[in-house]
Amino acid sequence: MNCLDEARPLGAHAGCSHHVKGDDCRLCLIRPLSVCSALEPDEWASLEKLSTDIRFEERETLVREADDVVSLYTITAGVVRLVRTLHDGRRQLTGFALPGDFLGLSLERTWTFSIEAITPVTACRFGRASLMEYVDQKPHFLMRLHEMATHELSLAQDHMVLLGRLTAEEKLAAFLMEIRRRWARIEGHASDHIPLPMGRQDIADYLGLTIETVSRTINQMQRAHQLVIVPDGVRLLNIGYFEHLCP
Amino acid sequence: MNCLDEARPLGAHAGCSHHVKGDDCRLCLIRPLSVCSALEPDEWASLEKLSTDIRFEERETLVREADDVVSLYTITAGVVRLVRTLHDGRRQLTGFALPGDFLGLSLERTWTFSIEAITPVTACRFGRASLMEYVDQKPHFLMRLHEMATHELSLAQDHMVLLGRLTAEEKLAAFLMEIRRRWARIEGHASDHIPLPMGRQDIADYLGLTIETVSRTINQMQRAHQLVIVPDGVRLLNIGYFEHLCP
DNA sequence: GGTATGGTTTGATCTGTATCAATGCGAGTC
DNA sequence: GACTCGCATTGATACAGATCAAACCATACC
Repeated sequence: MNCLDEARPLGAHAGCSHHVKGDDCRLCLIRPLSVCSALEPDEWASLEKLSTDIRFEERETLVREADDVVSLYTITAGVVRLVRTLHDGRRQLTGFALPGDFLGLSLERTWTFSIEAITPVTACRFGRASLMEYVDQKPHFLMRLHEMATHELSLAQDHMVLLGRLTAEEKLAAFLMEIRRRWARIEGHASDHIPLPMGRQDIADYLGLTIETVSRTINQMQRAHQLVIVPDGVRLLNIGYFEHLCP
Repeated sequence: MNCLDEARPLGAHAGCSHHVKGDDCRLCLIRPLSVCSALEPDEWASLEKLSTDIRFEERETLVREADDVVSLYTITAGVVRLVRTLHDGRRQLTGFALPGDFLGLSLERTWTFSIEAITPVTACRFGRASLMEYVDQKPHFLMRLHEMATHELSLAQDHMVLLGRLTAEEKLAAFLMEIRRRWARIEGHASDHIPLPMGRQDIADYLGLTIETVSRTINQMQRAHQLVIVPDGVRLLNIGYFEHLCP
């Protein structure tokens, strides 16, 4: 294999196979999952001219909260976290972006969150100005962006319910089922093996918990034989248990 | 005054003056705050043909979660709550909509939350199909919808931080400052008098707290001379205190 | 092999908020 | 004026999850 092995999110998972080779959209395996799915084959070429491949190392910051939006990104391999930080250091992750996810939906002037690479990441980068021009010419592309934005909004509301009303155990179950569903979409099939490239602290900051509570809850689930902790994530033993906890 | 006095959100507040009189967009005082601000005067007439005024009583349900989207609404007077309910009855409010707010940004097939009138409400109602057609013809209108949706998304992220990382006292302070800011935009000037047409339970369900904690926290603030509880809301005595608590 | 290093787990204890249970209080209504 | 009815407030107590502290365990590096 001559693709960027290090940029794979995890183990045998997506990433390598989805890497956009040599900026050629025709070879892009995450295209059907991405914003580009709104376009016709003859339009890929025009969009391709606006984009370049870019790579970020683990822990690298793609953009900082309040930065001017210069570029927008589609993640093609790896995982990033979207972070809001309070003055006193408290953090809330508003999401994780996986291969196929588009960052910069808002078309606004400045970023409202930081984006940080959890694993090595490859992305397809668009200049803001040129993409804005493209949007002006292709109303159906704008419609696709709008659909994606309102879908995000609906997911954000789901997450508000999680943060405001679920218990620690329910939060963890909902989180694992969410990540499972998202990997399934990328891989084309669901698996009980859930890779978790993010650390416990990231999970805690996503779920509004502390790292200790996340660790304790996952280990409780293991002791109750609902899952097994494996080096790169978890393996679910009893999907019914997790489904039952997702209200 | 011959306008719908009962439909005013509260006391001397907006609502009456913003009522859309006889379906005439030219007389609509909330237009500059609403989705219509994206349009030119000669376009108001074309949009007006798609819309009718409609009125809802206090406690009436405008739409139910999972209902098909038949109509979209701009609130012209009164206040509604956006509600997600879990199977076991736990509730999370994802927001309040005030005069000028548009409901149905997503253009999706079904609603992802219920909408319930907290006060008597008047709204400008659009048929989904006809508005979709309108959107197809006016890309700049779609752009305005998209901007509004991504702004909502940013506010949703703010609320995630609140739900996940703030204390009860900080949540209440942030809530009061949010409502203050939104009334200020509607009224054209900020006031220390914050009308709160929603009950304590609604505030609790918006902030991820219980009604008792909301009550206790507000009364603590009163005992600390930071605000006074008045019949229809609160009056802030020390804005600095509240600003300081908003991280 | 030894030993830093960064993250994870585990234990003991504390506390902010929930829960349970009255009580209070204003607006309607008879 | 008395009596609901639907909130809101207040008090006593419980507990989920936070906090503080230590041990554990890979991995990387000398």
